[in-house]
Amino acid sequence: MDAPTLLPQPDLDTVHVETVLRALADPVRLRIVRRLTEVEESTCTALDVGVKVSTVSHHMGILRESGLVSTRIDGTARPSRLRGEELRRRFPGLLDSVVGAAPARPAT
Amino acid sequence: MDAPTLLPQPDLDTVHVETVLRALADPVRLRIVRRLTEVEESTCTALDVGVKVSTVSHHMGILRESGLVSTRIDGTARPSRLRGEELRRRFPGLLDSVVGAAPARPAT
DNA sequence: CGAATATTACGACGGACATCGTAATAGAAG
DNA sequence: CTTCTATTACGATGTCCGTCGTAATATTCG
Repeated sequence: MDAPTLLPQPDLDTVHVETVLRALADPVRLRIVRRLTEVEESTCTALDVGVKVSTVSHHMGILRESGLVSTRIDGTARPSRLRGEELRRRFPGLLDSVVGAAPARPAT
Repeated sequence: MDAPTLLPQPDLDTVHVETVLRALADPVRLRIVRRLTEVEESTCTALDVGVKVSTVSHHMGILRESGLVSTRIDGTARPSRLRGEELRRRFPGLLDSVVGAAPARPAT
């Protein structure tokens, strides 16, 4: 009964595009994803995304269930990282186009 | 004062990625977008996406405001088409990766 | 063991939104 | 002009979801 070292996460082949899009559509979650392209791994408390830690945990759960991040169990900490390789194989071009999208020019 | 031949639509440079993702995240809207990659142009009534016409119109309005489709005024009809070229310039790789995404394998 | 810390579960609250039916508007057709 | 058709505006409704505070759980440390 070796304890799992990873939190349960879906097989990317079973994940719908809509699910991934929905996960990426939230500003906070997109900021988390972008952050994870820079730091490679981070815990909820370490991320500074402007919302309470319980909210960050909530979003991280959604990102995990949507197949975007993988969360490792390390004592009381749960460092997460992007599932970059797998995502690029399942949805070629999606992640990079979203993360690398040019910022919007101020409207009106 | 020549009447505008196009319904008002945003400059794509002012559109945020989150907005586009949110627009694409809805199943009905994604079906509309996919349909518009096949027929090039269509009205709300012509589209058969499984919801009432008033709902289709609602979704089409969101797609327009999000910068995804362009709607032309043709009598009482309002045929819409994908802003493919502009979208590919604004968000390289996004549209094609979403539209061309492989379907999800039945989970569990 | 007891204290401190990281994370999540839970409950609540407010706002956003998908859906529909109906009415209003506008052009086309007779 | 009258009728028909296409589209949208509007109002209503139920659901989903982002946010937070607090409590519970688990692990590390002294």
